[in-house]
Amino acid sequence: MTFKDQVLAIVKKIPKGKVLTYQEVAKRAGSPNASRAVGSILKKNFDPKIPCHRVIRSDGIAGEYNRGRSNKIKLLKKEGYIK
DNA sequence: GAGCTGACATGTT
DNA sequence: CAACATGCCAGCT
Repeated sequence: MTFKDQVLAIVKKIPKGKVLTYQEVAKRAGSPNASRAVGSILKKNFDPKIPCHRVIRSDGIAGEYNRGRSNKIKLLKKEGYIK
């Protein structure tokens, strides 16, 4: 099980109505400061089980889901996860 | 095996 | 307060 798999597993396990920051995911994966690695991994492992839009930055802003933020981010905003 | 790239974070200017 | 520059870690070529 590599860091990559850990990250993927963690993101996949994000329950509904919950979001994690890149730092949180990286932290759980075993590297608290591997925020960049987390994004890079999600990018290459684009699984439908991986809700990238549920993984946000420390700022509370969603990252770039699929090289361009999806409208789903807008839903997250409505949910109250993003400012 | 080494180097480059990247969907970020934090600090400083 | 906003923008720029540097550093971090892992993956890919």
